[in-house]
Amino acid sequence: MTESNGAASHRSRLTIEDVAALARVSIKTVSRVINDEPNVKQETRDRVLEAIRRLDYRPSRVARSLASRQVFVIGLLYDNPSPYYIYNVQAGVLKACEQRGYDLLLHPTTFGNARTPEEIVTLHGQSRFDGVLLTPPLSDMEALTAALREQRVPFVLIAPGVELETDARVCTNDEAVVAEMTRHLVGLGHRRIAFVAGHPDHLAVGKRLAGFLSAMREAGLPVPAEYVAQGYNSFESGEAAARRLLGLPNPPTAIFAANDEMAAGVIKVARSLGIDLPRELSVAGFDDTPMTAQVWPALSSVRQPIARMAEMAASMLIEAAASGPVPPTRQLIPSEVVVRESTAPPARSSADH
Amino acid sequence: MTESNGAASHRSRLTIEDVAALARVSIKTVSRVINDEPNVKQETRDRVLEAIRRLDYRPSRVARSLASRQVFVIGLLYDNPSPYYIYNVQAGVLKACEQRGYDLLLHPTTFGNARTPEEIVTLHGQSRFDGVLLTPPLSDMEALTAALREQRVPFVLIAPGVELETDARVCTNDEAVVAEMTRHLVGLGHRRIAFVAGHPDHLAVGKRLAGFLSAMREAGLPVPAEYVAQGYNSFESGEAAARRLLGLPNPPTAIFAANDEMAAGVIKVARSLGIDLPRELSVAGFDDTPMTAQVWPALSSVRQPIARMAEMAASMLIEAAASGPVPPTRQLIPSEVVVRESTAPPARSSADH
DNA sequence: TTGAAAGCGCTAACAA
DNA sequence: TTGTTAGCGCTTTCAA
Repeated sequence: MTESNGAASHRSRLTIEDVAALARVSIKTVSRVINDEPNVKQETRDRVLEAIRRLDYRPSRVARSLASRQVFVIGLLYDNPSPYYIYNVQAGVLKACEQRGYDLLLHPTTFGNARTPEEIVTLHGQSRFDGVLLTPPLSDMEALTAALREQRVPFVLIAPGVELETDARVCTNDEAVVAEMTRHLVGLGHRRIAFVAGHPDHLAVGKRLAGFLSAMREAGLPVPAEYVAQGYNSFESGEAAARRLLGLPNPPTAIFAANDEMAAGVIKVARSLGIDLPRELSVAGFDDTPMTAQVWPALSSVRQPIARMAEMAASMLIEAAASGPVPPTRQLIPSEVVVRESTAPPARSSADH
Repeated sequence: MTESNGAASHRSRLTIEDVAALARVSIKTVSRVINDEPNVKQETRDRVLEAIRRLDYRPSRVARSLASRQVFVIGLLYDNPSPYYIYNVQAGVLKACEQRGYDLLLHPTTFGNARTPEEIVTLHGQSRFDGVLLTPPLSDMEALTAALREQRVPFVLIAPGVELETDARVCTNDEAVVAEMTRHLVGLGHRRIAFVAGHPDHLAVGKRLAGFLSAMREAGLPVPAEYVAQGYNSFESGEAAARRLLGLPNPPTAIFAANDEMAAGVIKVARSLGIDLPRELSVAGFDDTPMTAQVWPALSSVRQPIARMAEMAASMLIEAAASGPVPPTRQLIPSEVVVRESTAPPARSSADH
């Protein structure tokens, strides 16, 4: 003969009231315990905890969200780059979420899609997430960031190509580290160094070209126009670029590609042309994907702290989203050059040109 | 001078009441329109729709969930396999979710982790998802499936190694398609064919070995014990297996690896040993990852409909989760052999042994 | 075809 | 330190 309605015996959900009854306190006290609020006598707290344990009670997230006007979910917006990149971003975000009991909502989309801003604003309007993380190249989609600012949707940008002082963002030292890799090649004795640029929509990748050019200028080395090949981030575009570069009358002795996929394409083409790697051609990539170990010679690359950047961004968002817009701070997490076997001194005959 | 309280002007959330007021109907009628329920006069419906549009109203998912006892989220449990695999599973699940307004909750975990069942049951108890999808090898983690069955958490298994008639599941024809690839190799003239097995925790990958052995038996070809190398799904384990197999006094003329990563490792080692591919050695993989196009010679493989399987599983879960446990049906989505350049007739000298 | 009332299971604001 | 009362914004039930 319990005092609650008959439905209780029907396995209807266990609620905070059941816990309160068993612990002989009010539901507010149970709420205090659940949320680790102060001002609960230790003895009372223990009694409540014991009741929770005995009943195997799990507070409803949905009810909590409705009452608190927080959904404890952050959105992740991405445009289909490599599975490896997404995987690492997700891992970082999940790490930040896990610690705080947040969930992650995925939203793949397309860079150019004009409806994306509306979609995201709608998801937020429906209370499907508290704030959103934008990964490249979406972190540079102005129509989107403008809509988010206007509709007051909290957001943090990951590795934007263009930084605004008004936005919260997590960056890396792209330009500087590309310059460092370039100096590494120059230091090995290379003089004719070509670059395979990334997808033009991807502003952050554009910065990589800038870093390369400035380092070459500093080294006093010319970069003829035909030494900069436009790639599109894919393996195949790397192959195409390599065919062009290696077919030049005066081919480069080193090729630096703006990502590992394209660098792997370069390696494949070079080998198919019978070029002896790394003696006759050095190749460098960017991203430090597992691929670096799977090609021969093992690819020198730049290690980007993708997961850590994503974790940082998610933490910023979670901290802020509860209390309003995200403060427009800039966090920097540096990348580093990783030298492997694919970069070596040039063979005599081509180097002393 | 509106009739609502002053908070409305303070940008407090727009609610169903605002819509009802503007459309001059009750909130129940608005609810009917939102949920596409019948029994609303067309004229009334239009009036409500217009009010929704004018106000730019977006119903709160959280409130809807609390009232309807459905959260419109499905969970995806996975154990860190390849980014490529996960990416495709997610893509399939998202496709199914999108159409029905569901969201996806990610939950990476570890196969052996004894706390996983408790974690999942807790997430469900907190109403963080309606049901969950298990990917290999977790679809074969008995402690987990047992807990889900007992706690009545709706679930669907993707590609389990062992199938129970009691569970809802989406499978592919692993054994049959492996047998087909094996017959392809036999048909090319290979007699000495070795197999690199997958990770032992991964029961579904174990079935691949069975398919290979049965096809070899049918072809009347022996498979000496040393022709079956244990791999662990990684590129490096493929390299190790290849070193063993190719170092045998009587090495195979074809190596079939249980996934593409390992097959790529085999190719790398073979080339480093100066073996002429595919003339002196045929190699086949499984999964048809992008890697197949990035190695030379391009890798023959088995295309698994990962995304479609995941989409199917998610659809089953969504259809059922509203009304109870998922009916224990079995769905089959077949895989197919994809022949590329890495499989070719064996060179004379080794074939006629 | 439409609506009124009663929750869903919590937290917030305030009182004791 | 603890409790009471009102919601949060919807759906459900039942009545009209």
